[in-house]
Amino acid sequence: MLQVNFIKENKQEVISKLSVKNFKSTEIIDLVLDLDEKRRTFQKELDDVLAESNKSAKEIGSLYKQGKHEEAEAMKARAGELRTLSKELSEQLEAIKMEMNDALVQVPNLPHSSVPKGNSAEDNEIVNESGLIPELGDQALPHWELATKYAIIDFELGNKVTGSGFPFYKGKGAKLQRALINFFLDRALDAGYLEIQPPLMVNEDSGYGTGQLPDKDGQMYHVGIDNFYLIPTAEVPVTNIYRDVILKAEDFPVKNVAYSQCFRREAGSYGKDVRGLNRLHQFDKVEIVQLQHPDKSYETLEEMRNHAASLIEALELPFRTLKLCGGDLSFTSALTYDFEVYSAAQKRWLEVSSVSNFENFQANRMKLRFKDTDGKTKLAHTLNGSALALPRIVAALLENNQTEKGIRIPNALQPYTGFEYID
RNA sequence: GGAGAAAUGGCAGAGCGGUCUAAUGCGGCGGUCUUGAAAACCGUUGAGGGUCACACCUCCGGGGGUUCGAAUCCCUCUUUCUCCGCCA
Repeated sequence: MLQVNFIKENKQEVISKLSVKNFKSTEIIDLVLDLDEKRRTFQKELDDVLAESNKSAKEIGSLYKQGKHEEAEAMKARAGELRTLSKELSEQLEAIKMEMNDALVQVPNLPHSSVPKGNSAEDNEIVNESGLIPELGDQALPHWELATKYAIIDFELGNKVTGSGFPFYKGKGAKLQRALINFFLDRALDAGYLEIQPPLMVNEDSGYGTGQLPDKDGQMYHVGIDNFYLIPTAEVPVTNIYRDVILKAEDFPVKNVAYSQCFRREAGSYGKDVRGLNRLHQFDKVEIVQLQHPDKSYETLEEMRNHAASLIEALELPFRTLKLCGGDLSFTSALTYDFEVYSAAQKRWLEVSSVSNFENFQANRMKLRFKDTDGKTKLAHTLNGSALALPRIVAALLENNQTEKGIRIPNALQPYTGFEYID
């Protein structure tokens, strides 16, 4: 969430930047500022009462010690009143704070100044397009048919055992999954990331920390009996490692990579978007997370962008890079690059990675801070990106690399699969 | 799942109703001394709110209660340790 003081000092800038995200903020910003003013008034009043209360308690103590019991007794009445008063005030203060927080968490992050205006995915800016789109001819099969033809992914079986969006991977299909995961992890280790294997369930605090709650409550699987959430991405447990942590300036950059399965309810999705591997409820992803000094986070964003791009290149897939427009930018992000690979039989672009700088938006909610070289405690910047999400990479690999001999495995991946063709 | 013990500042650890604005040690930072370093000595050492700056307020695992006054007493939750049970 945004910092109240920042909003207070930069009100017009905040409102106009939020309008790039098509978020009409005037009303809620006024509400936040008004509640903050109220908060300060009540805080002051409460502090004064507590100060007097502390003082009289001390006096009563010393009167008792001097044996002046009657005087002490006489003071108790007033002290009791102060106690009642302070209780009332602190209840009101809590209510105001909560109201302010409820308002504040509804305000999205400010977009970076380079974010293009726009309303939907149509308006995203294509910043790069590379790789050759293969000519497949008329007999080309979409990946869900290839999956059946080579018996490597079984969607029907998933439907039977769990439900739609939970496929089984079998034989070379399962091995391909493992190969991709290891390939992505190894590349991240080469780039200096520390590997983390996180829990797949998190508590409520962690959901709030990275902003999935309360914004995307219905998108996560909730384990009611223990009040845990299945993670929609490894970003959640990994970033929350640093919740309530104060780092040293020299700790930057913190670079973590985690492979995890991801669980998403994807309520409201339908049609061709969910066909085959295009959208699953459970999928595999390797996620990179960095914590960085505010002065360097945009350099780091470019570094992470290049890392993701290098993986797609190594897999020899045609892809394009998009800079998301204001309307398509997520709630928490200041700047996001999406990567889309071209899936040649479906003849469509599929998003396989999203690399974002959240600046201090997540850090503020999580109280993720660092002690700067000037001795002051400041909020860190958080960034993350997929590197990469598997299912759509697999979809594109299957479709683009189909040949008469089978599915050709890209050279870089062969040491990991141990085979050159799925046949 | 059952029984018992515990949770204090970066770490260790005292405090068990008012003098806690939390002892002491270690670590960190600054200084004296030294060619430099070590040792020794002196000083300093958390977070948040508030203020122009002070004052002041909050925080001893979380929440609630008793009391004029709680790190200290009571309730509750969480976590850790020991023992028992179950178990990959």
